[in-house]
Amino acid sequence: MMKKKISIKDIAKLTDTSITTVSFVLNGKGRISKEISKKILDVAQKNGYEPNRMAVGLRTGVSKVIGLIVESIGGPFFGEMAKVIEEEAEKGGYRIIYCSTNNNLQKGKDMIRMLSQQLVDGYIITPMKGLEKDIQNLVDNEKPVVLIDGYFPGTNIPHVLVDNFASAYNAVDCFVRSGYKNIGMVTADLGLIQLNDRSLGYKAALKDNKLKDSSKTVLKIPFDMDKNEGVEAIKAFIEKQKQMDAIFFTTNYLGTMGLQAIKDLKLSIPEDIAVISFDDNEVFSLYPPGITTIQQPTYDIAKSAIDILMAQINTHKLDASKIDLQIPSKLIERGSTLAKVSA
Amino acid sequence: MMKKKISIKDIAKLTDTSITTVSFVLNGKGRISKEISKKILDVAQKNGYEPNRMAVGLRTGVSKVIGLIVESIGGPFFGEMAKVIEEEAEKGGYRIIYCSTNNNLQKGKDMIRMLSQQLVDGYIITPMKGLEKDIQNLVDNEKPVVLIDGYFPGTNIPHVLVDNFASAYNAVDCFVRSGYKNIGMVTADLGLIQLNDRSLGYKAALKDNKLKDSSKTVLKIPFDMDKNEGVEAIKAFIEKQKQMDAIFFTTNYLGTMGLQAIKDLKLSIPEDIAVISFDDNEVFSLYPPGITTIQQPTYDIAKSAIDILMAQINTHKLDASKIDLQIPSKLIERGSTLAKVSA
DNA sequence: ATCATTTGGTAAAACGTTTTAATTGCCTAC
DNA sequence: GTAGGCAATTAAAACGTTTTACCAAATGAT
Repeated sequence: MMKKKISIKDIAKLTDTSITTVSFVLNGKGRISKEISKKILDVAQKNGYEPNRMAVGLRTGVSKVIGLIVESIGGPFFGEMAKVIEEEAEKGGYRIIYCSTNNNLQKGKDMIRMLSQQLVDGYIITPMKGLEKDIQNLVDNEKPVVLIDGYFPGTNIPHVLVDNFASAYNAVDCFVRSGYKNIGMVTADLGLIQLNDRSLGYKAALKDNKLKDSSKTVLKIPFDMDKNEGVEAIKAFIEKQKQMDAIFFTTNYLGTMGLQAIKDLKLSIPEDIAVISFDDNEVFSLYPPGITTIQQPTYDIAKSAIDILMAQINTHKLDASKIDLQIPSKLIERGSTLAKVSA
Repeated sequence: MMKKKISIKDIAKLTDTSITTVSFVLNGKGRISKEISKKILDVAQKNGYEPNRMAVGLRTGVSKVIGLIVESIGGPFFGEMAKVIEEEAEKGGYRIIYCSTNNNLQKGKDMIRMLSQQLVDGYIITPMKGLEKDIQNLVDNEKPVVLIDGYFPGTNIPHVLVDNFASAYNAVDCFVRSGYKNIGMVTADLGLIQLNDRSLGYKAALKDNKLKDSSKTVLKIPFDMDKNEGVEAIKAFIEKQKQMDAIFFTTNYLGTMGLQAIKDLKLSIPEDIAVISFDDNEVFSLYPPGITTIQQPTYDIAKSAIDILMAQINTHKLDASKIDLQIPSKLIERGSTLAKVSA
C-alpha cells in the first residue's frame, strides 16, 4: 500500500520539464508559460504533492515552526493561550511545538537548547528566574522571541502581559469600596516578577487608601509546598490574623487553596471574609457566593504575542526590543466582595 | 554577535579528519581510534555542536517529532495528558507538535495532512467522527498511530481510553447503593463513541438494577449549544422530571453546566438531587457538598498511549492493530451521593 | 542584417547529514 | 613473499528542496 511520497523531481519527470521549472511554478517565482504552469499544477494537485518540510528547512533555514515554552500547559490560563496562539500561527503557515518546564530551570534550559537546533523560527516563552542568559542569547543570535506572562527587568526583550500592578491595585480598591479595611494577601515565592508586581500594586493601594500596611498581612507560600500544606498554611494565617476581613490571592491556584482553607474553617464568604483571586476560572464563577476575580485578557495577550512574533519573523529588521505591552485586566465582581453590612 | 552554527564539516576541518569520521564518532558507529575519537568529541563539545535536525531528518526520514492532535488542549483532561506525553516523549528524544481541532472536522483533516508532510514520526489523536478515512490512511502508510479517549469501532487502530461502559455502570451503581432510584442522565450529541459507551453503561446498570429505563430520563445536549442555552436546557429537564432524584452527567463540562442549573433552581445537593459527573476536576472537589466524580486515569492513559506509540516507532514490525486498552476509572465519592435519608 | 534585449526555461550547486563502498597500510598464515 | 584478512579512515552519493547563473530562441531597435 505504502505509496511513496511524490517529489518535485517526479513531477518534473511526469511533465517533461525540469526540477527548477516545477519549483518555480509551485512557488510562483520564475517566469514560466501559462500552459506549462497549468500542466505542472495539475499533476501536483492530482498526486497530492506536499513539499518535504525537512528539505525546505535545510535549504532555506526556515522551519515554519514556532516554539512555545510555558510553565505548564495544564493551567486554565495557558490552555486558552495555547489555543489562540496555535490558531493565529496557523494562518501564517506555522505550527507550534510545545514544551513545558514545570518551573524546572534545567528543563527550561534544555528546551531552549533543543529547540534552537535550527528547529524553530521563533519563540514564545513564559520566563522564569535563571533563564535570562539563555533567552538573551537567543535574542543576540537574532532569533525572534516574545515573552508572555512575565519579563526580565532591565533587559530588552519584547514582552506582553497583564498589567499586574494595576490589577492588584484595583482588587484592593474593590475591597475598599465595599467597606473592607483589613486586607490580607496570599502570594507565592516563585521569584516571578509578575507576582512581585502584584505585591507592589497591593501595597501601593493600601498606602493610597491610608490602610495599614504591615508585613503581617502578607503570607508567602514557598514554591515547593504541596497543596495540602498550602491549605494548612493559609488556615493558620487566617486564624492568626483575627481582624482580617478580606484576602487577595495573587494566583489562581492559591485562590482555590484559599477556598478550601476557608471552607475547612467554616467561615462564610463574604460575611466573615471577603475574597478576590487572580485568574478567573470556572471554580470561581460557580463556587457560592461567586468569587470576585481578576480576569486576565488571555485572548489579547496571546494574540499580541503571536502578532509581535510574526512581525519579527516576517520583517527581519523590526526592532522589537522596546515592546512592553501591559494589558489591562478586568475585575469580575461577584458575591465574595458584596458591600460589608455592619461592623 | 551571531556566531554561525558549527557543522560536522567544520569539526572535520578543525580536527584534520573527514566528515565521515566525525559522523561516526558522534554516532558511535564506525571503528575509530580512541585518540581521534577523543579529539573530535572534545572539539564538538567545546564548540557546542548540535546536529541540524533538518539535515538529519532529510537524510534519515526521521523527524524525532510526534504529533498530538486533540479536541482542545484547554480542558483539564488534556492539559494533564499533554504533560505526561511530553515528558515521556522527551525521554526518547522526541518533541511534541501540538494541534487542536476544536471538534472541527475540516481542521482535523488539515492537521493530519500538514503533519504528514514528513514532519512527524507518529501520531496521538483523539478521534472524531469523520476522521476515520484520514487516520486509516496514515495506518495504511505504516505511520504509527495511537488513538486516545475514543476509537473507531470495527477498525484496527490501536487505542487506549478509560472503560467508559464500566465507569458509567459504576456511577449508576453508586446511586443505587445510596438509595436513589430515579436516575437521569445528561449527555451530549457529539457522535463520539465514548459518550455512546457511557450511555450503554448507564442503561445496562438501570436494567440490571431493575429500574425504569425510559428514554424520558435522558437529556441530549446538541453539540452546537452554548453554555447558557445548555444550562437552560438542563433546568427545563430537571423541572420536567419531577420524580428524578439523581443525575449522571457524562462529561465534565456538562457537569459544571448542571451545577449551575441546580444552583439556579435553588435545589440542594444531594437532598433534592444527587449528582455524579464524569471527569474529576477542581470545581467538583471544592463545590459544596463535594461532587462525586468519575476520575479518568489520565496518567495511565497518556503513559500507555505514548508507550505504545514508541514501541511502534522503535520496532517497526510491531503489530499494534489489536491493541484495545480500556483502563478502569476511579469513582471519587463525595457529598453529592450521600445515602438518601428518607422518602 | 546586426546587435541588444527580453522571454522561457534549465543545469548545477548548496544546505548538513548518514551510509555504502572503497582505500590504505599492516599483520598473519602458508 | 604473496594472498587474504583486518583495522582505521575516507570519498562520494543521496535525501528534496531553492536559487544562481547561464543558455537558447525570439523579439526589437538601428
